[in-house]
Amino acid sequence: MPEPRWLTAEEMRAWRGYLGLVRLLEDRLGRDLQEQSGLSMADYEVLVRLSDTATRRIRMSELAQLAMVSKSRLSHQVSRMEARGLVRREACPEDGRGSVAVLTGPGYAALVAAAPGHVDSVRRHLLDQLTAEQVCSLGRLAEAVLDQLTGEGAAPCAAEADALQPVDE
Amino acid sequence: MPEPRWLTAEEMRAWRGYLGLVRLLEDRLGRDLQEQSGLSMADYEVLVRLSDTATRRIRMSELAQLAMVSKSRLSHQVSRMEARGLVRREACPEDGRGSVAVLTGPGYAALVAAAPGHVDSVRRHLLDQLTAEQVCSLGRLAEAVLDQLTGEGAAPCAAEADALQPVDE
DNA sequence: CTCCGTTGGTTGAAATGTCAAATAGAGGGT
DNA sequence: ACCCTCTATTTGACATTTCAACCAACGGAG
Repeated sequence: MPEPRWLTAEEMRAWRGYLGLVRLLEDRLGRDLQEQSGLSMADYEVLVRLSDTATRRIRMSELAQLAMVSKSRLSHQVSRMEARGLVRREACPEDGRGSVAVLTGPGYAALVAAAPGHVDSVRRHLLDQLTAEQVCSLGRLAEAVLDQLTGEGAAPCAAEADALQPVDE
Repeated sequence: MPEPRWLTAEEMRAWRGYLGLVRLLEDRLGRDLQEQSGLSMADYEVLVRLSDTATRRIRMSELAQLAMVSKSRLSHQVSRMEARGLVRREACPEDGRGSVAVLTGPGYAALVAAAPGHVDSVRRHLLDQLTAEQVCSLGRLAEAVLDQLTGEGAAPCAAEADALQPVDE
């Protein structure tokens, strides 16, 4: 094999930092959200996506793309949420194969209750730790990587960036 | 509840970007590594840590801290790797309770075989997509967040940054 | 209209990760 | 030595994710 270009000190620092950041942050945010609202990050994301639409319903496959998860994973996820009454499935009128996930009242209520705490958590652990320039830099940097990543053979997921935003109220 | 400070447009962009980046990148890197070498990211990390020491052995609890995973998770992980012959467990001489994970020959060989491809993958998908300044910025930004994150009630994991580096050969 | 190769979605089993015990040795009194 | 508590690690049950079928409906070609 051709001897690869190993990482420089700066690159190493960035890579290790990235890895650490991701693990700790994911853990912390998930934990905060869980104990404050009983929702997982995955639950939250589905609720946000649904609440963001006018009719509060999205086709399963579209939802999977938005959330960047496999169809299978989403299907299981929605089943669990359905069992808890947070969402409901309906048959798709236009396409006999399809089904749409619909946000229920309790689901919306759960999101409204969870949002402030979650935003606060994201702020405390991530955003407020950075300067305005760093926040800006993170945004641009992420977009650069995503552009290329979504271009080539997008894996189980698809295009589009991600979200996780509060209720639009 | 006190109306929280919602995210500004810039913050939102950074946060969404971060989320997307993490999902896609993790997926892509894991997939590359898996098909090139048959190792998961978790496998790779354990191998790297062990290979980084002079004696190629680390106490389980220390390894868990380095890798920032819970002891339970590490225990399961090591068991799986042990079954594949990548590592081996030994009783700890100094402490009757403890056990140490030891890198085996095949384990080392697997790492040596996987490293070039993995570094290349990290480069192609992440580092080479960024300017030198962005790489530098990512490193600093991650450290800023980690400093604070490891300070407060560190969750299942502990202190320290993470790695994932090639064999030191 | 029928055939057939996609597409949308689900399902079940296997792999992985989490959480709460359970086990066992260390260590400090008494 | 004996007891109590704390630490290191494993274990098993359970939740979540992945992977590979599977099923049914779409939609174009013949």
